[in-house]
Amino acid sequence: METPNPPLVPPPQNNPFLFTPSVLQTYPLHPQDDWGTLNLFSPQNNLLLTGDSKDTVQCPSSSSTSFVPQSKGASEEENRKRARMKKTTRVPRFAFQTRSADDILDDGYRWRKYGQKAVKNSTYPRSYYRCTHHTCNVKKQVQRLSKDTSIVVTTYEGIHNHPCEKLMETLTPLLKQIQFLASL
DNA sequence: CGAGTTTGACCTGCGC
DNA sequence: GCGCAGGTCAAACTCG
Repeated sequence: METPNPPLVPPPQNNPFLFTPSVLQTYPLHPQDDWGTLNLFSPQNNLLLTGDSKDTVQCPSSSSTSFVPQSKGASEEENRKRARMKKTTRVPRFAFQTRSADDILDDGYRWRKYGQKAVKNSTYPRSYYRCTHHTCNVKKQVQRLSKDTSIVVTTYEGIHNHPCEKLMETLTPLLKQIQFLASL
């Protein structure tokens, strides 16, 4: 079957994701895929941003800095509270399909792996990552497609509430120089 | 020694 | 209620 090209729509202004173009190639999505119909193609970054068909997922508020994950030691009441939070608070979810030899995309943020799970009907396991920034609850899932092993599906949950670290690394010396010149 | 990864166990939601 | 699958925890481990 012929794969249609994704519509060329400019990436959103607040696109928080900065990928290294060298490791990415665009991958045209089938419109009937589970990933939904909103396809945003970024020629600069050479990637396809796909809105999840469910648009949002249920999870604790990304703006909450005091969220404590459910634990074995937690009381039943606490666990019920968390379950209620899950039902009432939603955060955006974005899925990317990229053709890459690397599972981990360099998106400028630092991630800590907190789990890996074998997924049914998939040869490759799904990896779970959390942003290492202490006030940020953004998560991502990374999984390689079994039907096309060159494709890596990365799903982001939530929006970062802090600047991109790579970007800051680049900008900090420039800012310092500007401040220095301004002080003259 | 701190930060990150691995991995088995546990929790939860959902379908039957 | 039960079993399955997905998601998360946390102790042990690795690495710089």
